[in-house]
Amino acid sequence: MAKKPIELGEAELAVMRALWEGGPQTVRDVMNRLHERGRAVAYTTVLTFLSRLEQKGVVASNKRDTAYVYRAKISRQSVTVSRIRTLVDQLYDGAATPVLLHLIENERFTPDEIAQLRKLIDDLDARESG
Amino acid sequence: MAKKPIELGEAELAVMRALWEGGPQTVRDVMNRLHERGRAVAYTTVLTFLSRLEQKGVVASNKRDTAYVYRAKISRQSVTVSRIRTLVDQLYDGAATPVLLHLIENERFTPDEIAQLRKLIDDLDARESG
DNA sequence: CCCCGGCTACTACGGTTGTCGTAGCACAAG
DNA sequence: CTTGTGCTACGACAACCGTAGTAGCCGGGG
Repeated sequence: MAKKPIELGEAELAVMRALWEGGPQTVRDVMNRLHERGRAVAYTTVLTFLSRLEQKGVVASNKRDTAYVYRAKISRQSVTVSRIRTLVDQLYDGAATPVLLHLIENERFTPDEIAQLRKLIDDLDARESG
Repeated sequence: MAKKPIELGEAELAVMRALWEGGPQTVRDVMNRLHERGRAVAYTTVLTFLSRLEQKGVVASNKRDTAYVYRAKISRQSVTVSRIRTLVDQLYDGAATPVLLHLIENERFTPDEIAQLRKLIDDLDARESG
């Protein structure tokens, strides 16, 4: 049972982020959050997204008082992993290394992050050879 | 002049891969290549994709004999980098580290690849502190 | 000379994504 | 009771993506 890939568009992702970062919220809350992030969408647009996301099974809602409160049913991690997998599959037939190398070469990292990275590699190495 | 992100769908990407892997080709060549890869698309479908990709400026064509020969104008590397960038931006506001960590934790690497990776980190480190 | 096979051009169409508008319901304020 | 203020439901629409059919051109074989 390979979990089916979670396909979300950019705007849908922005809505998911609002839920991830702010916890369960109403439509209006999400909208405000999007506005704060510079995304000027109408109230009904947000409602549409939340409904569609619920259809897709990635958010859930329950009514509290007058309005529905929506919450994410999937984690940012799972979406990240899914997106990476898709990228790797579509561009390199599943070979992750080229993507990894590009990532390291083209993005900026702080010394701390580099240290963290090195440690992770050591762990990997140990696991591999241990 | 930040280069605009290259947005390609999955099937478009499959066509690009045919060009990357087989060099300049005719529509028929690309179609055969897709068929070999298990993608049963009609001739005209391939033609449509190549035309659209040319519209987008990512492939070019010139007529040789009776048929047009298409070639990729952008590299697989540039697409990779662009996709990574988009992913990182959309999910973590540009912070690459979480994505990197997920990639390392969830994909498989051979000892050779790990060694290569470690070397790259050392380079990074040297560049950073040097 | 006429048809056949391959090639391009044009059109089409359903699904998804991003974006709203409008209508209608329910509750609080006057 | 009437009105306004949210909130939800439903419909709409353009752009883009995946996919393909049809028409029409052109050169080679009979």
